[in-house]
Amino acid sequence: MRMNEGVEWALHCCLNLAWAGPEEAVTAARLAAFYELPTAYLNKQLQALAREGIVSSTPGPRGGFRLARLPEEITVLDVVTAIEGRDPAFQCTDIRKRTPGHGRMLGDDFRQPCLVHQTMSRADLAWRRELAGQTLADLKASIEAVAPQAPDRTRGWLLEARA
Amino acid sequence: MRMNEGVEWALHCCLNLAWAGPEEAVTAARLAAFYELPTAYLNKQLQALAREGIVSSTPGPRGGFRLARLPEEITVLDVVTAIEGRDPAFQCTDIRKRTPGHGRMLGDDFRQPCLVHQTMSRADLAWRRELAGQTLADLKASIEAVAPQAPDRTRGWLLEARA
DNA sequence: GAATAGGTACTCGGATAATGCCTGTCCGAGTCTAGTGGG
DNA sequence: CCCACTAGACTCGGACAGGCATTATCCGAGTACCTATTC
Repeated sequence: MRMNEGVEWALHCCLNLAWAGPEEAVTAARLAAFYELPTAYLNKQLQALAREGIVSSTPGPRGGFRLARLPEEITVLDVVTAIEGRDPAFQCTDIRKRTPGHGRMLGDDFRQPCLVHQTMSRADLAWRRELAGQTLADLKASIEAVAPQAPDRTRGWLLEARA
Repeated sequence: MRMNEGVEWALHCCLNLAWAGPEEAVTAARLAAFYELPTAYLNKQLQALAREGIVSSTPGPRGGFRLARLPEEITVLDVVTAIEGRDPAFQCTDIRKRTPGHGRMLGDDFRQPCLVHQTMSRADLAWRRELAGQTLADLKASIEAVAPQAPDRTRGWLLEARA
């Protein structure tokens, strides 16, 4: 079980977009150059964020991406699910129903949900709750506490190519 | 991010082994037949459980697998990590260190751990804590509460081929 | 009749292919800008 | 001098290959059991 690498990229890029501010759009190429990432592939991840309404994209010259909402309104879970999709990691195939020969021997009526499935779902829920409890603004503030120059310098570097 | 299918198999098989009892070993073929699973591949998963000391294997005639410990001493997390491995889902590649040109512009000293990484780790920890909080005995008891015949009938079916 | 040696069948165990998803790349549609020509 | 048109360049967007992990499979090593032979 390995999470997509794009999740890490997306989180860092969202932070950078937050620092860049909503006035100017930042191109995928510029964001990619910041971390030496493959441009086209990062663009793909940004498109996923756009589909989920986390960032907004504008085409053409002086186009690019910017945050579609305030950092306070974007949770880390939002970003993760935008990249990873909504499906939970554990997918119950209900193998208890595939009992040949002995049929429903177990006396288990299948209206009840699978208890293994329930256990895994609880864990998944705890994971999501933790991620949903932290917004981009929280993360941003934590970083600014240890690196006060980060906002200005990042914004400066991202927009320095602009007129 | 999709979890290995083998996790579901392993959990159900561990439950079945718990019902079979530690006296008689159950072969991989018999366990696979119970749910119509591919025998050889299930065997692979059982080997992973054996390596982690969750089940013990005995070769030869009348051989097979049995639980190596009491169900109270086996957590759901043990089974999951045996199949999935110990690595957390999110692997931080520390892309903040790959900032060409602008160097360590951010003023972030890299002795501090990456805060994105920390957030994801907290979520992973919450997930693990939830899974570690439930033992095979708990799960077994929950199922027996809704399906009282399950223990006897499962044990009977698994061992009926024996002398 | 009992014990032992050999053979046989059965089981796990690790090494070996096939499949599907993630990673990475490319080119086309749309849009804004800037330059140019005419009124 | 001002406006409109046109050409160009830039950006996102989705469609198209490559690599690696997961899925699936096979055959060999080892073990217990059963049988036959001998004392």
